[in-house]
Amino acid sequence: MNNSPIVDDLSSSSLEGLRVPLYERVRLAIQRHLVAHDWSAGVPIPTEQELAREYDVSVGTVRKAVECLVKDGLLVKKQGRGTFIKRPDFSQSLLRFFRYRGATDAPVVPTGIVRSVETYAAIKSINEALHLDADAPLLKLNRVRLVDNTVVLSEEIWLSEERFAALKAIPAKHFDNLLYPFYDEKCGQFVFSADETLSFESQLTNSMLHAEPGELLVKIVRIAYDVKRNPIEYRITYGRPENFQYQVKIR
Amino acid sequence: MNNSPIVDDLSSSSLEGLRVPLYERVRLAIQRHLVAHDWSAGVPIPTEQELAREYDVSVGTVRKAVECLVKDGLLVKKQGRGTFIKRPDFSQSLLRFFRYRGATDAPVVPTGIVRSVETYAAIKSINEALHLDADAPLLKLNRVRLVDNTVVLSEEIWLSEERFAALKAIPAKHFDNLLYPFYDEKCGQFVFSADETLSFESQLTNSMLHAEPGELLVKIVRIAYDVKRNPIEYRITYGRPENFQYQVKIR
DNA sequence: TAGTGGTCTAGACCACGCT
DNA sequence: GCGTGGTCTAGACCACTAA
Repeated sequence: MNNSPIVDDLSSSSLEGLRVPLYERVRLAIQRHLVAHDWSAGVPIPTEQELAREYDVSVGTVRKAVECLVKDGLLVKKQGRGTFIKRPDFSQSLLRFFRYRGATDAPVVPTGIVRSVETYAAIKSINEALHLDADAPLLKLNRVRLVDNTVVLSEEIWLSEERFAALKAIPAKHFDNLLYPFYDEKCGQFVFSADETLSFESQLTNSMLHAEPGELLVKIVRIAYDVKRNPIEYRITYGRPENFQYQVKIR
Repeated sequence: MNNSPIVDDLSSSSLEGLRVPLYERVRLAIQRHLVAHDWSAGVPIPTEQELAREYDVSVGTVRKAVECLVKDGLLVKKQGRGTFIKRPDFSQSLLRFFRYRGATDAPVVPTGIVRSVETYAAIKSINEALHLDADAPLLKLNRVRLVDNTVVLSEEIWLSEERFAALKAIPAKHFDNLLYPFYDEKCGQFVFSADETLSFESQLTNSMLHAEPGELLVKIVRIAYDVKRNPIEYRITYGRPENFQYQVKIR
């Protein structure tokens, strides 16, 4: 059972007095519990009846709110069991689109290894992309990704030094293969969606990939967002085009 | 006003007696009107009240059915005006992901020109991808796509000869820039979603792109589906990597 | 068997767009 | 003002899950 008390009323400083649908306010109240980790995974969140009593609204209104959160991927309902928080398995969502054909010719997801973690002064374009103050310091991760023990992707990852301060205390060797669950665990930063733009560059030296100027490299720029649509990660990935594969479902 | 009579009862040959939610049956009934073009664009479909009376269900059930169709992108609701069928503007959906940097460096969508339309005997891999009978004949379109009057993409498009028979009577010159609305108009085939896989190939001669073996080309394989998830188009696109750009929103 | 979410009803009132 | 969809309620019964 989840014992965390529900202490919300539905007022919210910025919503006070505005015409915001009830179910929307309920949705925000529930979402607040989710981002605060009030409820733990594996245990159902309070039932629709309980939430309805708690917030003093009808069950239908709670249902509408919960449906929104299910659509957003934050909750899952299981008939007869309850409603659960969803910690999406990242290996299937964001990384699903990224493939290399390995030795067996079957598409595989490259392993990720962080090589270094460094603090940087603000960089105009990146601070803007991350919606940070113009002088906010940054954290840069260098990361390589391997298939069959060969480096196929080289990544430069930029983060807010403030939000990801916890990473500075962690040796590069101790970073997990998957970064997003790691961000969530260590820094409470939860990647929820991302935009990617794929293109090509040839005027580049990349020691990780053993690439010389003139060689064509795949370049992927990703901006990753949290649930509230704030950008939290800016990532530039370079890859060798051989055996590269990128899959998308449209709509 | 839309005068098309509603003649459905909610029974459906394959659903008879099964446990199918009411709203789902209502959804199918409405969808049948949509695919039959019973209702015209620009005019609201019958109101939720009318549909509820017609199918003898409550308004809430109709709302649930309509919501599903809105989520699927087949209908749009406009508060105070009514609910309308949605002919999505393709220029924003499927093609949004495909860009080239033009002369001005701004991303542009390449213009499409069909060069030829030919009938082919069945080809095992393609017939399988399109879920066609092993001996069903095919239609092949050759199409190029231009930016600043230069060919940047070369496309091979495979269709069911039977479903797209109407295209055979149309000279290549008369094909529209956008193919999907054209399919819908001429053949009643409505592209609703697609899967794409992007990779690279270098052992290829392509006269349209003036490419020699050894040059690296971008290769995109797309399978496009209709509303019912039947594959209706198999497309292989080759492009020159210079200035190529591919954008994706994940989640 | 008890409790969950899933479906469905029959109302009410509100906000918006048109005329 | 009138009709549309938008929100909200307070019930009912069903289907599934777990103890």
